[in-house]
Amino acid sequence: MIPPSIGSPACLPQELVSSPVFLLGRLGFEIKRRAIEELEAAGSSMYHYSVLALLGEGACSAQAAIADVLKLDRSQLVGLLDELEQHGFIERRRDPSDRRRHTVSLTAEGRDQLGRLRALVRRIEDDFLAPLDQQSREALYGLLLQVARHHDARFSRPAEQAAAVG
Amino acid sequence: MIPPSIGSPACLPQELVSSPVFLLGRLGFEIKRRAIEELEAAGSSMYHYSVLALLGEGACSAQAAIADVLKLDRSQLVGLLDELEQHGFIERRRDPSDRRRHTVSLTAEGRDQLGRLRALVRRIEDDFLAPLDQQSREALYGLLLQVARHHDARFSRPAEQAAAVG
DNA sequence: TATTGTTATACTCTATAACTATA
DNA sequence: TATAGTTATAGAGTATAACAATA
Repeated sequence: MIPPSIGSPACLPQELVSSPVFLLGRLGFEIKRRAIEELEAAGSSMYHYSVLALLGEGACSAQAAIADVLKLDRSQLVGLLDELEQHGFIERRRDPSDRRRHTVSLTAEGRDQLGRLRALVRRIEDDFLAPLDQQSREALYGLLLQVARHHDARFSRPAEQAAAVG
Repeated sequence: MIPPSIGSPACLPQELVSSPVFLLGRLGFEIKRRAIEELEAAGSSMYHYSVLALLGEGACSAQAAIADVLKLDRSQLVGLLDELEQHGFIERRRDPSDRRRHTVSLTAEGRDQLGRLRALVRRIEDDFLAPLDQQSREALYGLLLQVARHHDARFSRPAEQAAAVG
């Protein structure tokens, strides 16, 4: 009783499937969704991971700087740092030279947590890129990085321009 | 007076930059943001474009089917179709064989609008992928499609498996 | 007056749940 | 009773604005 033109179509419109933009948007959304889901199940979040990763490289410490690099709102960062501090992963201390500022630093436990989250994210990544072999993954990464650098200078590595990928 | 360890760091943590997942998430978000922004400035939206593109290929007509393919909520689709109908881009008619259903179809004006939006999206795409030459774009597209197909069967083309990319 | 971190508020999406009319 | 479309409601997430302490 179902006419062929009605009913659930088999696939997405070819016009959208053939668009790199549409594909990129969908995949970006999906990988983000997965990461959020799995990190939340582990009692953490992508935001936590980003902040810990940043502090792990010792790049910056003032809250405003952290917010700028990660493109977060300062007021949003406050809540994140509260949570990380409650778990004992970071410390906030007043900067003696400018008492308005808070110096944020990673604790030993924070470093451990960073290691756990890093492993988890690597696994998520590995699952997501499952259909690609190592060579294809590197090719994909290289192409994405070219595009990212073109739009956002912060993706450029200042010194080690020719370092290995993974 | 600014100590070197404070202040705004030059770039993102290497750990995040070297992660395909992070990169994919960022780029997907950014391209989506641009598309939303530019289509909105043109009085339309990515949702409108998706619906028109789907109808343009004549694949389906019942609202529930449209919602399923585009992964939209049925209640969300109602508002979108309202807008498209107000602009005269689509028509809703009751299906005589099942008066609960609405048969949605593209008008001549809708087809014109689809053409305009298609051109706009192509331009956005072209700008976004500017740093890549044609060969790199095709390589990127191929890799993204492999991943997309692995996670969502609707990205598979039923017949023309070996068709051209762009 | 300007800036840092903070708190409070408003707004936009989206997801869920109820409602109607048909089957 | 179940389903298609619709409407109404609630929640999460995010952006904006006000605030207190310090420069």
